[in-house]
Amino acid sequence: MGATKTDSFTDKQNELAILAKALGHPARIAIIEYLLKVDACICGDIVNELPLAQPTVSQHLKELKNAGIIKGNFEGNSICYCINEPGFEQIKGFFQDITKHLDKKKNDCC
Amino acid sequence: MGATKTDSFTDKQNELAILAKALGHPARIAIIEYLLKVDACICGDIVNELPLAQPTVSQHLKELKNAGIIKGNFEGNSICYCINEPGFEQIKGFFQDITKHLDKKKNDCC
DNA sequence: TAATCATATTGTAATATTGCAATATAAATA
DNA sequence: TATTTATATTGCAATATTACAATATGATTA
Repeated sequence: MGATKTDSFTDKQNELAILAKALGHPARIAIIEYLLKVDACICGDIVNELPLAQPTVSQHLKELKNAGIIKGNFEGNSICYCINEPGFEQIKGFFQDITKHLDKKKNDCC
Repeated sequence: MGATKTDSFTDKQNELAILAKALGHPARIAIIEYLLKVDACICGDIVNELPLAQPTVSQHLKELKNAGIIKGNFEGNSICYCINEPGFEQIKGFFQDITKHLDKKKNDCC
């Protein structure tokens, strides 16, 4: 035991969990916020923006990329990172569902 | 080492990460989806809905509660669980920011 | 109050994550 | 082609998460 019982859940549930999990670390939130702040693709200076060593940042970027939340392409000497729109569609939909539900129903029964 | 360097990030970043992390497991996604599906507070039958043992479900419910995503109150012999609206405000705002940004700027530079 | 039902806690094994030094790789430039 | 610059990978130690059996707790009912 110890590993998540992925097989016991639906693909959609697992995919949503992977997306949420990828955002479940302050460094990865910081990366997303930075990408939003500079309002552009960022070529190279992400490591300098974070209070972590280069291999650690590289690992976090890899996780965000694997989850489909960001994308990165080689751009000359460095890599150009930005938010990967399609990757957000699902998780966005999940939160919209919840929001819609909460707006519709004032479920203050507990 | 091995622990998340919480001190190196802002409170907001840490809070968002805690919320996302709480959703970063398929069982916890399943719990939220179930609460939405039944469109009401649920008193007692969450354990039966999940393919996990009772202590494991209890642990997942505790994590969702600690993150402020659900709330639960004693209701007679069982506990009444439902989604905790305020807990969603922050994470909803985060996703709205991203959505707004992506709508505004077609950042297809990479 | 004893038995029952619902949920929480504890303890523990298996596995995953985090962080970084050291090192590797790969492109750009001298 | 040697050097520099940017990023990735490897290996490892510290820590966290996941899952569940066993047990505890706490309310309800017999």
